[in-house]
Amino acid sequence: MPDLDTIVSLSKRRGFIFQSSEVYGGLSAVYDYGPLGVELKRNVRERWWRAMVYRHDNIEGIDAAILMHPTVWKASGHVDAFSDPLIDDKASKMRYRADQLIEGHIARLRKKGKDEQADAVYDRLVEALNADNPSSALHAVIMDEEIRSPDSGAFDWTDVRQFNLMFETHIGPAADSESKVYLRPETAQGIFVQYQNVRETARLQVPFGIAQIGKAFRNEIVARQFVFRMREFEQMEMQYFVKPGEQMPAYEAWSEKRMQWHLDNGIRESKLRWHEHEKLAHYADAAQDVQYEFPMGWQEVEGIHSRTDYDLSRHQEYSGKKMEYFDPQSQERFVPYVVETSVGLDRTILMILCDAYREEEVDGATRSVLKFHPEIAPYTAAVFPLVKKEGMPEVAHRIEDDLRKQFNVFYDEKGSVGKRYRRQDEIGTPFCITVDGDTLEDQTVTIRDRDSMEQERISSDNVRRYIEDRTGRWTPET
RNA sequence: GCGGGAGUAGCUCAGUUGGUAGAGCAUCAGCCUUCCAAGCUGAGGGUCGCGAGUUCGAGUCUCGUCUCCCGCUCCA
Repeated sequence: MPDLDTIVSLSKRRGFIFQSSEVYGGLSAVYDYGPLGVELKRNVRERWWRAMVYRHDNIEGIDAAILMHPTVWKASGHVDAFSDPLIDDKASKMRYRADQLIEGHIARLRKKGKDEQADAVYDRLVEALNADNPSSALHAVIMDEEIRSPDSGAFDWTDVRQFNLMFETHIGPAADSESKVYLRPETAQGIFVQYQNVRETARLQVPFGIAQIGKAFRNEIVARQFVFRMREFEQMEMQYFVKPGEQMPAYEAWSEKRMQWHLDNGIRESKLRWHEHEKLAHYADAAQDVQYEFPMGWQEVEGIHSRTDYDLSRHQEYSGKKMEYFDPQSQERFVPYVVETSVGLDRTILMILCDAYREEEVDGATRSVLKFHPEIAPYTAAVFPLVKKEGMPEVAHRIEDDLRKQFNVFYDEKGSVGKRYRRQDEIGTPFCITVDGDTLEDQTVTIRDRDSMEQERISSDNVRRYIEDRTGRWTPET
C-alpha cells in the first residue's frame, strides 16, 4: 500500500493530476487532470456509461446544467439542511455544531430524569431551527441553558455562524437575493426534475433508470486528502425509478451490480467492502456505501441509496407539477420510488491509482509500476525501435500508426530499451512492442507484458489481435 | 475555521553564527548502445511559495498572506 504522498508525487511528476492554478499558489482542494489523468478519467467514465446506459435497455442518459432554478434546492432540502450552524469554544478552540450541542444537553437532562426540562429545551431547539434567524436563536438557547463545552467545560462561546455548503452565484448584473443561484451540490436533482420529460421522450416504463455524469460543487469546510474530497468534483449517478414497494429488490440488485463494476475495473476484492448506514438521511429507507481501503483508511467511493419518493414528491409539492406515473399494466397511479447509485469519479480515479501502484524488486533495483486494467490505462501500448538506426524507427512508426487506429499509443526511441520499459511501467502502459533486427528479416516483433515483464515474439500483423485478446483475459493480482 | 508541522530547480533534499544558491534523479541535444533503470559529453531550468519589514546586505531574523500535511470537525 503506497502512502498518499507517493501517489500525489507520482501524479504530478508524470502528468496525471496537478493542483489548480499552481502558479498563483494553488487553489485549495481544486485539482486539474493532466495528459495522463484525462485519459484515465475518460476511460473510467466511458466504462461506467457503457456498463449503465448501453448494457441496460431501460436506462437512458442526460446531461443537465450545473445551474438550476433556485427552488430546486429548497425542494430538495439543501437550502435548509445542507448548512451547519457552527460555534467555537474560545477556551479550547474546538468547533461544534450548535444543534448537536443542544441535543447533547437534552440527552444529559433526560439521563438525570429532568424530562420536563428536556422537553422544553427540545421544543426551543425545533423552534430555533425553523426560525428566520436560526443562528441567533440557537445561540440564545445555548446561552439560556448555560451549555458548557464538552471538552473544556468552559462557557465561552463565539456567535453561531451558518455555513452553507452550496456555492452561490448570481444571474444578471444585480448581485441581490432575487438573482441568487447555486452551483449544484449534487447531480441527482437534474434527473428528478427532468424525469417526466425523459420518461416520455424515451418511452420508458417503470422500472427504468436515468444516468448522468457531471460536475458538482461543495464548499467544504475541510477539504483534504488530494482528490478524495474536492470542492469541485465529478459524479456518476443513476436514478432507478420503481413501483413503490419494489425498491428493496432493486436496491439489492444494484448494490451487487455496482460492486461488480469496481471489481471489473481490476480493483482487488480484499480492498473493497460494504458499509451500511446506521443513521439514514431523512429521504432514505436504506443506504450503504462501497468503501475502499485508501492509504488514509476505509473511505466511501460509491453510495447506493433507496431514496423513496421523497425527491419526486417534494418537487411535485414545490413546482405544482405532477410527478406521478401511470402504470398501464396495473392501471395504478403513483409517485415512483427511487434507488440511486452515486459514485465519485475522482475518488474512483484515486482508488484506481492507489490500487494499481506497486513497487517491486527487480535485480536489486526498485521498479515502480501501475498495474491498471488494460482498458483503463492512459496508453494501451508503447512502440520502440530497439536502437534508432538501421531502419528500425521507420518500421516502428508504421506499427505505431496501425495501432493508433484503435488505441492510444506512445512512441519512444530515446535511451536504453530497459529504461523505456521502466518509464512505461510507471505510467501503467500494459504492452510494449519492440522492433529489432529480426523484425527487418521476418516481420516479427517482441511484445512485453507490463505485469510479468515477459516477452513473446509475434508477427507484427498480429499485434492488435494479441492486445485485444490479452486485454479480455486480464485479471488483477491479489 | 482552530491548534501543531512544513513550503529551496519537474522530483527528493543540502545550504554552517544573515553576505546575493548546490547535489542526485528527471528533462533536452549529441555520442555510445541489438531487450529490462542508473555509460560519455554538453545544455536548459530556481530572484529560495507570495508580500512587506529589520539590515550596508536575508533562503537564513520579524510580521502578514497563500498552499500542503496531521489532529479537531464535517461529508445528502
